[in-house]
Amino acid sequence: MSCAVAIFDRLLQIALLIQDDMARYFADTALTPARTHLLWELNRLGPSTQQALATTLKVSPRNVTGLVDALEAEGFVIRRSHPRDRRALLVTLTDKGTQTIAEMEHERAQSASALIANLSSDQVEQLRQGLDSVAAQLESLVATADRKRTR
Amino acid sequence: MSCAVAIFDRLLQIALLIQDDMARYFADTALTPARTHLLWELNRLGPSTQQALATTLKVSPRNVTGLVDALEAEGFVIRRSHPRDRRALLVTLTDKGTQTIAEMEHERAQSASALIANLSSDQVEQLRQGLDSVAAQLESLVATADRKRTR
DNA sequence: TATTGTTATACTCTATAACTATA
DNA sequence: TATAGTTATAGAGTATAACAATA
Repeated sequence: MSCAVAIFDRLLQIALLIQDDMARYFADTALTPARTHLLWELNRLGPSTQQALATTLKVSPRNVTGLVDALEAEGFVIRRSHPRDRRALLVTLTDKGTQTIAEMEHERAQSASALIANLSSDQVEQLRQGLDSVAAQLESLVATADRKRTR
Repeated sequence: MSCAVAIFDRLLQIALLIQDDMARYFADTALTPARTHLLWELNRLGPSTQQALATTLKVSPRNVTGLVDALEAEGFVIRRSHPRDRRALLVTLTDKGTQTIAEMEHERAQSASALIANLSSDQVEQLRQGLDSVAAQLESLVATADRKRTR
């Protein structure tokens, strides 16, 4: 097997392991991966319309309705009416939601430092540069495929 | 944001991009990600019982029944009776299944070489070592969490 | 008694299409 | 006419529990 494929497969393996690790962050909450993702992006964006969330998460508006329904029922977010557009709703984190995200950010930081615990700062820098390059190449690969598909 | 968290988030981003890239491999087939995964593992294992597939994919036996139903309906696999255990079935790739996997392996090799196209062979070696270390750390992180959860 | 696979049931995540209220 | 969100419907992926056939 080529070295390139070995790196590709290793990245796949790491992707699965990261998912397993992150599942631990919300294991004790009523959250699921998709709901956690929405909560996370909502924290990053600030109060948002469901349209904006659908665009950010790259899912349908209908899907966002369901996710927000569940998050609202569990008290992580509330829907407020938009001050200037009476069609729209602003989804906003509650205190519980904000606190939950803060705990997850803390756990992510711990996982992240464990990740590189065995590497020298020089190796960490090399790794960061390598990953930057890989991400850039992958982005252009996927963008090219998208263009072909749209034609 | 710490350097460790930057690497963690970069790995997450790469995981998503790899998923997008791989979706392209079976875009023209009747396959979905879960069915493709089963097909891929089946190719790696050779003819297997559904129990073995459930264990490998870390999924319930009931789930495997559904995936194999769909793959059999589309002609990618067939169920054969097990020669020595009349309870069991051996799921086996058809010619169509084997050929589909071969094409996907070809595309993976192309993606993989594009991945590292901008790196020197020295940088590739550094990246490989960094990823090996990260994967090992992640595995022990997840294993520790599993032990705690089981207690 | 244990194991293999299936039927029954249910929940999450996702999509498209039709509809209402508002812009 | 277009946009924000919902109702209606459907399909994929997942799980547990009960059951039949076989080991």
